[in-house]
Amino acid sequence: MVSKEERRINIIEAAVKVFSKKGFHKARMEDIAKEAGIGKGTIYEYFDSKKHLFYEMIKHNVNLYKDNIKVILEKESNLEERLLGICRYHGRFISEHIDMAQSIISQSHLIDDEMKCWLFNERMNIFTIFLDIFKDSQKKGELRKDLNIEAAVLSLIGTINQYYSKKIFAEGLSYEEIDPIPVLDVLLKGIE
Amino acid sequence: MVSKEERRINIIEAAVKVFSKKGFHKARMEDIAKEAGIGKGTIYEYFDSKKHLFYEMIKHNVNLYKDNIKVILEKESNLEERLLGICRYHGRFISEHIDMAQSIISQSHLIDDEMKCWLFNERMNIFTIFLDIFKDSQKKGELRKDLNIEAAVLSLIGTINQYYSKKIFAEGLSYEEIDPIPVLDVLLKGIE
Amino acid sequence: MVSKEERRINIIEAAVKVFSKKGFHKARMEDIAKEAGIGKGTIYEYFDSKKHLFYEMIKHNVNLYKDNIKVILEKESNLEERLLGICRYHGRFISEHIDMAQSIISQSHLIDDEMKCWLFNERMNIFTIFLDIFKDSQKKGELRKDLNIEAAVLSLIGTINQYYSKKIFAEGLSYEEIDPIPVLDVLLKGIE
Amino acid sequence: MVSKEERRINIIEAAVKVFSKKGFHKARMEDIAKEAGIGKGTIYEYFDSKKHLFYEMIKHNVNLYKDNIKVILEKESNLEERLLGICRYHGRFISEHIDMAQSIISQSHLIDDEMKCWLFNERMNIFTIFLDIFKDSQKKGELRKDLNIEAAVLSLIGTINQYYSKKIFAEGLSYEEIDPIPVLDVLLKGIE
DNA sequence: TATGAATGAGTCTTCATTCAT
DNA sequence: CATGAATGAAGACTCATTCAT
Repeated sequence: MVSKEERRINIIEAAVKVFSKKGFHKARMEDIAKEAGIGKGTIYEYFDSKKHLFYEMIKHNVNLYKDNIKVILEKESNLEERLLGICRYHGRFISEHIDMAQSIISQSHLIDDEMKCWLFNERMNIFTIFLDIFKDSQKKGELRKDLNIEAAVLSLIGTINQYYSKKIFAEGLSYEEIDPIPVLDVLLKGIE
Repeated sequence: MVSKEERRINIIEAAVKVFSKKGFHKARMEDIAKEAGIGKGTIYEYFDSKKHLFYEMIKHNVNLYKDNIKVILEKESNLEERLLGICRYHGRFISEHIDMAQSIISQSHLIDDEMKCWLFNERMNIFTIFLDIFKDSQKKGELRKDLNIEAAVLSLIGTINQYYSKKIFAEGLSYEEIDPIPVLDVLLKGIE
Repeated sequence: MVSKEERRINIIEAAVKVFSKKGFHKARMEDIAKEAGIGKGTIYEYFDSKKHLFYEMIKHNVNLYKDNIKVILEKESNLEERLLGICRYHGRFISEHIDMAQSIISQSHLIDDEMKCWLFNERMNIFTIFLDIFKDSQKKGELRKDLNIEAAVLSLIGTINQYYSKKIFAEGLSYEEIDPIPVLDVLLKGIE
Repeated sequence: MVSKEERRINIIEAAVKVFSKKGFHKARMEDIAKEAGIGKGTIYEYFDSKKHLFYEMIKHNVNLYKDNIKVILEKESNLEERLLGICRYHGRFISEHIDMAQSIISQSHLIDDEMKCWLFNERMNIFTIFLDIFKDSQKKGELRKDLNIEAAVLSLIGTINQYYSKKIFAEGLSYEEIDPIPVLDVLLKGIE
């Protein structure tokens, strides 16, 4: 016996696996059902369509990401510690949800206007969380006064993405094996 | 009358437009044919399949990107000028070929092992071009001695991607309107 | 608490509403259950399948129709009064059970051979009731001696159907508002 | 080699056969394709959907019916001859297109509002053609002055429907074997 | 060489029916 | 008895690809 909500999560988790492995179009509803250990039709008791399942999966994971980032930021007050935590979690998130991450990071043709709007707002939301942290740090003198905060946040996200992607997908490392120090070093001190 | 090669380029350019607008799966061969102003069947005189057309299109654009980056690097010898040129061209490339760029940057489920291998090599190739530039600059003293060159290159690519994506897609700017200075500032001086 | 038989009738009445509104194929068992205020599975305690429910519903209504026609015919002995009663009741029946009426009047692809046979017999039965009335009236001199009784009965049924259908569906009248006199006039006197 | 238009008619004729034999819902697109001697997908080159094919089929046949009725009415100027012609053609039409006829005569849940409107207008159109004939005849003195023309037309249509339906479906006659005289007799002289 | 009509494999989705609670 | 969550068979529809002209 599983509750309605458990079954929902159960399906979303199967969807994450199958969409991540095959991509939206190659993923068959039957595959997702099999992965969840249920019948094809059951998915439709919980989600209106393949597209809606995809949306709900993204929402679920974006919320997961946000919640975890918040926890990390609350645990630490020191900037370097915070960046370290973000690096590690973001890296782990990329390695586990690369397609999800792509959906968050990039535009998609699957996504209708309502969803696009929601995603846009969420990205802005995450962006703003980082922005606020950087503003605080700037006030506290942890960051130089003439720093363009916006560019800094975007550099943070972009650098982590590239660095962890390369280590995970090109070099085959697992996210625990990746040393975040070079990322922090470049970010903090620049290249000059 | 057009030559074989002109027609090929003609089809690839149509494919760029349609794949960029609709994504691989939503793009129909008929759409591409119409965009190229030819009949559906004609595409198959030049490309074996939709997938092959997609591959050839990526190759075409990756080569274009590489050629242009090389020209920029040859034109300038000063690091900051080079970074400025890369910023501008990369930004323009993103704005014109966002889906292409995603295909180059990210993994894709459409892509078979041979293609994956080719793409991987190309990415490494581009990565190496940047790496060599940074090594030279480090020797010349334009970069600090203790800099992790690899992290620096990945930060460069990641930061440009994020910054230009945000400006273009979230703020609706055209790539000419985007000021590359904040990107360079963060990259060169870091955030501290 | 309701008895087995009350629940059965309750379901049939819900079925009438839903089948009438949506047609056999568009009507969902869940809709019927909801209309009856019970659970989906409960219907299967009373009827073997959707098709059987449909059959039982038709039987119920055909019997209703026959019973009411008999009552009308017993109440009146004068031909014109009887025709008037038939007009009114048949018109009301059409307006309330148009899809039912169509099922009785026309062939249907839903209907298997046993049901077809039963329906055929019922139609013949109703036809015979009218036929007997007309024969009696012919004997009593209420109808001309050279009248083809069969054609007369079919004309009666066909004329009422057309006339009431037009008034109800094309002109939007309710069956009480429809004047049966023109129908009787044409039937009795012909057009010449 | 067949022209676009020939293929269209070809498909509609196959659709008439299959829809008539199986009804809308039981008819599979594959059946219709097979009947037309073509592939499933080809139908979609000519019709947007199953529903649209159904609509186009109805339109085709309604137009056929109207054209033939007009030819019959133009050929004869005498009322009885005209009624005879209508009887025979309408009977033949019923025997060949019973489901079509039902679609014209009855309401249907398949039919959307635009189509309903079109069908309604066509029915009114056919009704008006008959009405005009009767008005002319009334002027010429072929019909009694106090006749309700509307009721007369509806009686004509209804009586033919019932009579030919019974002869064809209950008694298994072919439409050529059916004697139209009893229908005309009842219609012209009434039952009294 | 270029075409586009024809094809049919592949998949989402619906919903009657079952059965464990 | 009553329920409704789970099921999976069935069918409409899409579109890459072929091939006769």
